[in-house]
Amino acid sequence: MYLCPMYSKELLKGTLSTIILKLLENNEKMYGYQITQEVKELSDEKILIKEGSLYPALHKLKDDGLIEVETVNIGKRIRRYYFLTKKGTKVKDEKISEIKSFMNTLNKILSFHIKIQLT
Amino acid sequence: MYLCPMYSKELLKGTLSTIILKLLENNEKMYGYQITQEVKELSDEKILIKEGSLYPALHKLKDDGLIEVETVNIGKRIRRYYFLTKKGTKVKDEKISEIKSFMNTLNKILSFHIKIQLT
DNA sequence: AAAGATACATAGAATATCTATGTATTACAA
DNA sequence: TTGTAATACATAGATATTCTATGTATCTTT
Repeated sequence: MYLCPMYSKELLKGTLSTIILKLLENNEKMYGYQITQEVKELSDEKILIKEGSLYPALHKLKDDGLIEVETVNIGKRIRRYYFLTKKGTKVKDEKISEIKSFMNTLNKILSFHIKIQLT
Repeated sequence: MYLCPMYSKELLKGTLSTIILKLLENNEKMYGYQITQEVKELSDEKILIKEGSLYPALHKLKDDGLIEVETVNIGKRIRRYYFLTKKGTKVKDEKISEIKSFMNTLNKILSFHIKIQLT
């Protein structure tokens, strides 16, 4: 599994945990593998989250009290469902606002033109 | 000087060098301090680039052949003007496209709602 | 005379993600 | 039935970028 065949690796930094929190808002509870597939589909295959990125991120969100976990046995295989805590819901909203504001600012800078037409 | 009083530190990652390249497109040649002030103004004080971030970034862009430098003496103080190389111009356009595409994808994910109304 | 702004620079810390690897089950096709 | 791909978890160590902190020095303004 590869990350971001289209996007530089650094771009996702600072946004991965927010993406995870957002998906949990929409889906109420999800397990790790499901999250990778959902992001893959929503991003049109442009964001491919690797296990080495996802699981540490999930564990950190858990440690920070933003999500809770529920372990379920599916046959002989385990599955860990994650869902938002109250704190997680709050932080999610804040992080989304922050990213959107940042994107607006960035878009403004990257679209800025000084093109003086001398006629 | 502080970075991003409003934005988490990780958000800027992967975008700083593109911001610098973009400013050089608009201004043709700029020196370091000038870049920090321009970004500050364009971002409405929301992105404050620190020297410890800026100068290493400039040196790396130089090493990668994306910008060239011209040293000028202003009184007894030196000033280093940077400007885009041909390669830098190309890479700048690619990076801007990449970021904008990423922002579109991210915006889609972060705005996605499943809200089924049962009437 | 002092403080703040201008202007460069670098060493080392912090942090998030990636690469690579590991284990194991289930489904499917040859 | 055998092998491959997909499912599903996990972690150790590498990588890369930015930050913190510090340093030097000039110029401007109070």
